[in-house]
Amino acid sequence: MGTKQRLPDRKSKITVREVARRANVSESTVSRIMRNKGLVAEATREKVMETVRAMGYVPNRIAGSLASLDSFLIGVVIPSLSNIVFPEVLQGVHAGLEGSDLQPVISTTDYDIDREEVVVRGILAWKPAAILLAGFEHTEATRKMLDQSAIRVVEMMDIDSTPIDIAVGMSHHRAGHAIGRHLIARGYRHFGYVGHDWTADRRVRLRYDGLCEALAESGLSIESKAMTDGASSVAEGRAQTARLRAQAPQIDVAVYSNDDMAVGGVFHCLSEGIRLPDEFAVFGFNGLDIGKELPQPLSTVRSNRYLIGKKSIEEVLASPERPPNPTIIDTDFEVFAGATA
Amino acid sequence: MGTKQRLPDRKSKITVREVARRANVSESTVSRIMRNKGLVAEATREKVMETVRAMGYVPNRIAGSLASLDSFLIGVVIPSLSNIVFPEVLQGVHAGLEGSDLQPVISTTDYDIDREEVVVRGILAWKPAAILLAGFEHTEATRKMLDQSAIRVVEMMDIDSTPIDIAVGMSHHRAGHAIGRHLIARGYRHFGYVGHDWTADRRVRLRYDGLCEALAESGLSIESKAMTDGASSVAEGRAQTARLRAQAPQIDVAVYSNDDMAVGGVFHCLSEGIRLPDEFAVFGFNGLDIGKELPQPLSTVRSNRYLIGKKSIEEVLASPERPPNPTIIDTDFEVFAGATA
DNA sequence: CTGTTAGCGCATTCAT
DNA sequence: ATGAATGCGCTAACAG
Repeated sequence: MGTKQRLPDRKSKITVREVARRANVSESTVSRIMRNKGLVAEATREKVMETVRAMGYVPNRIAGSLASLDSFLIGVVIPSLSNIVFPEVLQGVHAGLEGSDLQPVISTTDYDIDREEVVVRGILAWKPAAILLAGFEHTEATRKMLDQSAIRVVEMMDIDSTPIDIAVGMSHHRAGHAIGRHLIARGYRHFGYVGHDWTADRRVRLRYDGLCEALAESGLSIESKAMTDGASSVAEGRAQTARLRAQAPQIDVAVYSNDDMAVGGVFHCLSEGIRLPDEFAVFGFNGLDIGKELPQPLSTVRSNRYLIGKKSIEEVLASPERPPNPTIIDTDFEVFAGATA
Repeated sequence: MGTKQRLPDRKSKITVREVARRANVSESTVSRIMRNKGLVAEATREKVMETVRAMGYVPNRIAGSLASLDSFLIGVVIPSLSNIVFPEVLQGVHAGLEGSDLQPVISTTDYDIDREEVVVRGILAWKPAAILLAGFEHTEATRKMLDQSAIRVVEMMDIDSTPIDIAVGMSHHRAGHAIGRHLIARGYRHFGYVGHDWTADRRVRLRYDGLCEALAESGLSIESKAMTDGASSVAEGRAQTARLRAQAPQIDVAVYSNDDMAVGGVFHCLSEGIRLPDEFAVFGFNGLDIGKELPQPLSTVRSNRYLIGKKSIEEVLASPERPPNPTIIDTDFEVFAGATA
């Protein structure tokens, strides 16, 4: 650390003014240099950058943002961090933001649209460049705020409704339907369903409905259901699978509300020595990594959570102005046959 | 939505000034009301709040923050979002922030301290109230920035070094040692190690070193290792387990770099019909949910990621001033016997 | 290529 | 209990 300059004392916040004084230039010159904007003589730039480094100056974005009236924040509102799919969306968001000098501000709602309202208000107060939410269910007040904000609004995960501005995701209804057709084609006739609470997450219900429709088209139906009131988990998947098999032994395939639940089903079978998929078949949803590595790869539908996050950002960066008509971006899904169904 | 007032047009940003005009009060009165600070007549408050609602006014925090010179942001810098432990830390952070009207700004480093430097600079520019990072490894420039910022700095996960300001986490060295003693006590004598890249994550190495020391104290050692250069995953856990067993059949217990790898080991055994723990034993690290639900619960060490996030926030909220001496908060760990070792 | 002048939207004195 | 004035730190015209 060559030059033994006197360190700035801890409390004195260093501003453009101090830097400008020390470097014998004006504040705007320093500002221009810090933002690589406008013409500056190479000599001045070097001189200023040196004092910037020496003083450890970091421009205050709060002030910068206020002065320039543009934002460097992206609001992200997700239901939860405990369901692995949302961190995956966040990964995509981070990837999309790479190199853009925007920072994500993240909040969670616990699947509660009233909390979402509070959280959205809090985020909009930061005047973000755009806001990303999960799903289409919002309070009236939330809708009003989002609309008035006039910034780009992305509703992620789901494309089965009309978005406020942009929707990025897949059709869960079609996915459910595809699952039904796939399993019928494989010869299954006695369907069970193992699920978790779907009041908080509309997408779970959409998949279920799509599945039922596909079955109905072939004159079939869900013969038995085992559901928990709570959140999805491997433990609940195990427990509900046990219940389903006890209450409806004729079932030859169970469709699960998601992979967590389905992995629980697989574990139950492993523990009880039930042969998959001959004796009982398991079908999940999401395409989580864990499913791929089971002794037998889990049969499931792969959604593209990472892609959803990434595309969402790409879209808002591509056109910062809200167009007159809503945009829908389908990130699609893929039925993965696997070995458990 | 009762009162059919004319909606503000989308573009006109509503500021205190407009609200004040419409409500026939001064800007300061509006400001006071919005912040519930200072005395205001109940009548005025109601009158103003009504126009606030009608106009859909949301105070601009950027401006507020600049004017009051205090921050409402917390910076959080983590290595990645793909390793489930970090979202868990974030959950704790969110929980700790509950009710505090602070917002987290999150960035990831991909385990690269040069990227960390960039990211920290970006976050400090927002003048956050505090910043949370993972680990003790930072570039000199990062250290300098953190020091100069004079805000509270929390180094999370690890407490095996001296922190800049606060460290919240557990001793990974002690954990490794505890694993060794536990397994020796259970009668194991032929140790193997299955691991992943530890250059990027010092904590993996600390556990390994602790383990080796415990073994050495009993005249034992790691007889064989199977390691991948890449990140940890269930798939790599499977693959490396196969390798270990092929190259050193005498091994009776393998310690894994973490639960992801260990679950891979368990899956390998399930597929190959290897009896756990008699024929081969598996010991992980982290205490992930998935491990608990395996047909046989995974033997592991439980760390408290959620608690780490939560305590970190609690600590910085409790004392916003940086004390003269570093603080260390031990969130501890717990050896969980499980059924695979 | 560089400096000067005005705000950005709000919170904080201090008056009244 | 309310209002007027000042400035937070920076950027954006505009001069020169």
